Amino acid sequence: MFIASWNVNSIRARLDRLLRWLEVHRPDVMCLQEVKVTDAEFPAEPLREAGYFAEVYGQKTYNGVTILSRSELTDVERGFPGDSSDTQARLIAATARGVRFISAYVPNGGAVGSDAYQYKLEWLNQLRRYLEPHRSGSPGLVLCGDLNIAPDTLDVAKPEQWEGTVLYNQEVRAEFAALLALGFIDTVRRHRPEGGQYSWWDYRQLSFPRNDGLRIDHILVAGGLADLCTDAGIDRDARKGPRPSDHAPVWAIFQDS
DNA sequence: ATGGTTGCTTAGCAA
Repeated sequence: MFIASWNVNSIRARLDRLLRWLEVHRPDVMCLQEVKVTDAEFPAEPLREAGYFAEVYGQKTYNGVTILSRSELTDVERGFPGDSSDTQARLIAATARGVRFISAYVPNGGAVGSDAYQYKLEWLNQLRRYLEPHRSGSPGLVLCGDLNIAPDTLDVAKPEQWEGTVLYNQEVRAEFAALLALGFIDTVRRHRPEGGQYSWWDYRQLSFPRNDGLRIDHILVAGGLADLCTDAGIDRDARKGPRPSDHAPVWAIFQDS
């Protein structure tokens, strides 16, 4: 099984790139974030023609998360169960091939100390509570997405410049560590322990050509599936060329059990 | 120095 996760920063602006990536890599399951369309505007037809079922939790202008799968998706959940107060479409879960997949777009947080940052911390706390009862499920649980956290100094090209920002500070690193403490493994960390693998580069200040990046997009796996992960990485090439997303896809491979 | 770029929507927000 080959899976991937990509913050596409608008699925309408990125549809050609997405279809090309699906055609070349043919992931069995792909989680998307920041699709930035309502369910009605979601381009289900070209994706169906490309061989993918799609489950969408859409929103106009902002956010929006999706799970694509070559096999059928069942038991779809949108948002945190029982939370009617959160109007932002940032979480969708579905089952494919007997595995529970979650596509998450964690709030960026704006600036440390802002209301947006408080919302980020509360959202991460809610995510942790949501994951707790699922974590040891068989055969496994996969949390994919833009978690907006760089977990380690190895995941930041210029750690001294980024220390203390919403993407890289002690508080959010502790939140990431708390996710791992639930029993998740960080697939890219496990298979690329040397670091220097980034998934996001700011559009500004020539960040990409300077490789001033951070690894903030992740595939975390819990349960029996974790031991079946044979490789994982980030497709930096997908950030190249005209009109890229500011994020690159993260991928992981699992031995079929 | 609080800049710069992109997307959505069309002046301003979010990232």
